[in-house]
Formats: sequence, structure tokens, C-alpha cells
Amino acid sequence: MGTTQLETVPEPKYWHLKTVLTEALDSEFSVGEILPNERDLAARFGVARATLRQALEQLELEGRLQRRRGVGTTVAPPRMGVSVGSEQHAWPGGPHDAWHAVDCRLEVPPAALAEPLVIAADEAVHVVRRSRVSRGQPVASELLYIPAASVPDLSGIDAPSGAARARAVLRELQRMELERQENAVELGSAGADEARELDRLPGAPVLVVTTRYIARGRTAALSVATYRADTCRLTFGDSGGVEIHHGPERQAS
Amino acid sequence: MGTTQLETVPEPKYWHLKTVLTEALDSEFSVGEILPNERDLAARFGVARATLRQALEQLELEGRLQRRRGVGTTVAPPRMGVSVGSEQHAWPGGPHDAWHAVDCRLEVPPAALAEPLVIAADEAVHVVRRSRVSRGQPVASELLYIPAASVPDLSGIDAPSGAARARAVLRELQRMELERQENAVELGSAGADEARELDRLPGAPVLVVTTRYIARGRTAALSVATYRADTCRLTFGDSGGVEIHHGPERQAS
DNA sequence: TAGTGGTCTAGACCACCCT
DNA sequence: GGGTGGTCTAGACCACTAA
Repeated sequence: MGTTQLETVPEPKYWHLKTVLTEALDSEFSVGEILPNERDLAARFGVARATLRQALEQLELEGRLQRRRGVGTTVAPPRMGVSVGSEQHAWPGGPHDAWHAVDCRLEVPPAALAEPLVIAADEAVHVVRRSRVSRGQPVASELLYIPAASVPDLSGIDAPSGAARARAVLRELQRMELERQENAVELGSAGADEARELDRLPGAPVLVVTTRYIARGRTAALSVATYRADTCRLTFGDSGGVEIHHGPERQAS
Repeated sequence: MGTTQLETVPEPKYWHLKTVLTEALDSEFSVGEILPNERDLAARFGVARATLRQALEQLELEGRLQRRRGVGTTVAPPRMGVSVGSEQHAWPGGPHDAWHAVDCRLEVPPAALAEPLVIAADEAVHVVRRSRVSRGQPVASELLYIPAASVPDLSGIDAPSGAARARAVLRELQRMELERQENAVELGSAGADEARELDRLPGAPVLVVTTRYIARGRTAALSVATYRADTCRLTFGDSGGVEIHHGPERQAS
């Protein structure tokens, strides 16, 4: 008919919902405040629950919301900046290290890591598990792969495993001179064990930081660190990082 | 009854599906190969289409699959490494710059950027739009915010807008000495315009790299670059980055 | 035990791409 | 026009948390 048809592209409902909710978060909600439950929200907007959830999932991905099964959906605080791969060229376990060692075992690493580690596919390496906490919250979980060749004088260590052994292995590693390190960031999803350690559900989005420590022209250690993508902003380079704030978002009482 | 009950934690179906599909991708599929369509796959695994899609979405998030409406689902090649925030402290638009300028306009930036730019909330700045292509594919889209104070001698430039003006603005910027730069990476989702430029749907996951260029103690420019999270692995620091391969994954003919 | 978010189903229709 | 992935619905049940 003669109706003007400028609506050439009907925006998906969940996309429009996301926009509306974002504006509401910016103007009407405080950090930590609890949103109405999903069934109520869906009814209020006149959509199916699955459609509402699509919008909430995106907002959680962007770090605006936090959802917890059995509890509810809350407004998330701004992401915290965590520094990675600083230019200071330091071995893991050094004096200004934000990590704390949890465990150390001797294991065969995943096949995909054999090549960057320059070892045989079935060769066992020291695997140090570390975790990183910021503002009282777990933010990252790391697996450090250290070929036996990088820590040759480990015979005097008595601890067969555990945090004590982990620290001993890192101490040994620091006896070499670090040549340089290579870093990479990519998107991944949390495995079952990482999810537990990060207090998230399996499959949660994570930022995977891979660091190759190079000494004497060889890969002396390989770190695979998974950071919570919802709560973390990774800063690197000279220092600091840029603070981005959303709307007013008063602090909840 | 007396049935042994070791199945304490029933794994979600989509999680198990994802595992099965991952193994299949590693062993039985080639890069670029087309998977059966979603309805067939769902029927084959005996699940609803929505459940299958949950698994496919995760695999796409991890960069293992590529889905295109109207076309199908294909096996994605390994992510390509793109270097960001290298230690070489260079202005944007310098000689070894991977970007190419598209446009330049004078606009008021989003309110959230007024503070890091150290300008008034309603002050207009030069906004240079640039894009980055790698291996024939668009990988990133950037908005560069440059306060007028950073390019004082712009009067001689005749081009009122467009790529020519963008290049002129960048040339002017390079006359200052760069003190240092601060970088940050976080997870985001593509807006409508970024999605178009990156050849993705709105809401697609992206890695947002924020760079603050500092000269004479002030923020001389602020870059917000969004990289396709599905196809990119960001490398930074000394150089290179770590190559991680999945399974055999022969190249498709 | 009540209420929350997480998983799952079996449909339907739409937007897009190719031929 | 036929086939693909993208969106949406209206239900159901489950796993978890807290009172």
C-alpha cells in the first residue's frame, strides 16, 4: 500500500533489547544492583525468555552484567585493568610477579604445544599451575610448560610435587638469562578445570595469553594463561592503560 | 537400584557435542571443507537444532568454524597472527603501518572518551577511520580520535574530508615527538558499522585494542581498534608470537 | 523449599546466497 | 526457488543457591 517503507532493515528484537537495556544500565542502575529475573523481564518486554537471554548474554560478554545460577543477574563493575607481558622482560616467578604458584607435575603436554616447545610429541615437561587474583577475585589461571632442559639442576629438590616444588622449579629457571619473550592474545572458552578455578561455568569466554620465554635461542618456557574476559581488560606496553567509563552508574550502597 | 552411579555430573549435551565435533574437526576434516547443514547435523546427533547451534557457536567463538548465512558452515583455517602495539613507539600513519586511511570527519566523540582525551564533553575532534587487511581479508576497523590541539597547523590543508584529509591529519600528527603509548585489550561485540566493515553480523565477538598516544605529557591521540576475534590472534611485545596448530587438518584441495 | 539462571525441545518464519 | 544460517516462540525440566 501507500505506507512509507523506510524500515528496510527490521532490527532483530534481541539487538533492540540490548540497546534498551544498555541505556537503562547507564542511567538507572547502580553497580551491584540486582535486575528483575529473566521471566519477569521477558514478560515486561513482551518477548520469549530465549530472546531476552540472547540480549543478556551479549551484555555479559561485554562485561556489563554478571549472571549467577541460583542467585540472579547483577550490574557488573567496570572491568579491571590487569597488566600482562610488560616490557620488563622478567622470568615468571620473579620479585614483582602477580601470580602465585599452586602445583607442579611432570606431564606430557598437549600435542599442539610440542612444536613451540621444541620437544618430542611424547616428552614430559614440568607443568606449573599458577593462579592470579586481583581485588579479591580470581582473574586468571596459568599453565607453565618448562622442558627439563631448562632446569637441569633440579636434583637437589626434595619436594616431589606441590607448591614448594613449583617455586623451586621457577627459581631454577631464573638462573638463565632471559633473551626475550613473545606474546599473543586470542579469544577462547574456558575448559572444565579453568572454569572451576575462575569461578565461571565451562565455556565461559576467556582471553588466552600465550607467552614464549626465549633464552639461549631456545624456548625455555611456554606460558598459557587464561583470563576472565568478562571482568578483565589486559594492559600491556609502556604502562597503565586507558580507563573507559560507561554512564553515571552510581555505586550501590 | 544397584546400578553403579558414577555419572554424578551429567555433562550438558551441547558440551559433549562440542567435544565430539572438535575431535572430528581435528581428524576427519580439511580446512575450508563444508559441514552438513544444521538440520541434518542435529538429526544425526539426535538433538534439537538449537542445541546443536549452541555447540557450533562455541566452536565459531574458538575460531574452529566459520558460518555464513545462506552459504553454510565451513572449517576455519588457523587464526592469523596480527601484530599490535609493537614496542617501536611509532605514530599511526608511519612508514611501516599496516593500516590504510579511509575517511576523516570532525565530530564529537562518545562521552566515555572525553576523559581519556582530556577534552570537554561536547568538544569536536578529528575522527580518522582506518581499516586493516591481512591476507586479503578485513581483520580490523579503527577509529582514531585526534584533538584539534594535536594538529594545530592544519589550515593549509584543502581537502575537507575523505582519505586525503585523513592522511594529511596523520602527517601533521607525526610532527610531534611521541613520548610513549599505552595499550589495552578487551572483549567486545561488533556494532552495526564495524560488523559491516569486518564482514560479520552485528554482535560478533571482537577484540578491542585501545591505544593512547602520549606526547608532551598529554593524550595526543586515542585509537580504538576492533579486531575480528574469530580469525585473529594478536601478537605484541618483542616480536612474532607462538604458532599453535590443532590436529592434522589437511588443506582442502 | 522457593526462586534463580542453565539446558533442551519442536516447531515456525525470515534474511540471505546461489543457481 | 531451493537451501543455508539467523531469529523467535512457548513451553518443559534441571542444577544451583539461599533462606
